Amino acid sequence: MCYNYKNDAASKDMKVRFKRKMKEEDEQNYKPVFKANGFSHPLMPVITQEEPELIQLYQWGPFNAFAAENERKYNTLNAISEEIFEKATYKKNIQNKRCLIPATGFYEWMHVGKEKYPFHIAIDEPIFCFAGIYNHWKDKEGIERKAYTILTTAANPIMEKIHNTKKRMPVIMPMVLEDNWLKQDLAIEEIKSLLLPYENERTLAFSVDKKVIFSEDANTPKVFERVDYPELALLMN
DNA sequence: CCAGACGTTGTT
DNA sequence: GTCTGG
DNA sequence: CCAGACGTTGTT
DNA sequence: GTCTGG
Repeated sequence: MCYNYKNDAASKDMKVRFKRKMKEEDEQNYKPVFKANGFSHPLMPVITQEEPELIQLYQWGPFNAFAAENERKYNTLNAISEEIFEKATYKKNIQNKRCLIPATGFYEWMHVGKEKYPFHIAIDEPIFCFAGIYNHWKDKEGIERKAYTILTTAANPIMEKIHNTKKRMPVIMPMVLEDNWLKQDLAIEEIKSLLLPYENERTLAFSVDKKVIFSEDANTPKVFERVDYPELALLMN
């Protein structure tokens, strides 16, 4: 779940929305993206617990050295929020390396028979955040890497219909709880209470064009244009 | 201890 | 009721 | 998470 | 490299 998302917000709009600054270098390197694919490890904006006054670029990629060397086998693009406190890879980070991951939408596929239909999902805020955790580690060359992973949870009813094979969804932090998520030294139960499926009535989804999203360069505004499939009409009621 | 795991839900 | 192995 | 376990070293 | 299940 959640290997493709959108953050097409301009840096100035993110700065206003989150009341935070960006380092000049990050602002220059930042590009709005209509479809970021986790498997190509893009640099994307995040807000970390350790430097909450900044919007910084982190890599959606291997979470540590071991994951980097075993990428085919170990995928750390998402982490199961229900198990985050028990997993060796994440348990130390969930306490004080949480982050917000700004987004304007994400993509998921509905499976119907042998066909797959892509959907764009957003919420009732134009810019929102996934809940994530991050890690700083050194690669073989001794270069510091800054990685993040998106936390997932059970699907809400709309997402159960769309992501009907796995019934999972990314944890979307309600706007009023964003600052809570970044608070230092939260108790485990307080952290768990923030890791919930997003409110169904505030989840907005529609199908998009198969051809565009499967094309060589899906990073175009057309990728999130609504396209209805008559054969899905009954399923979407 | 110590061998074996370490990750999630795609294949566009 | 609470812990933990799967 | 959540179904299933939850105990230690006698013999009376 | 580090954690943990058996």
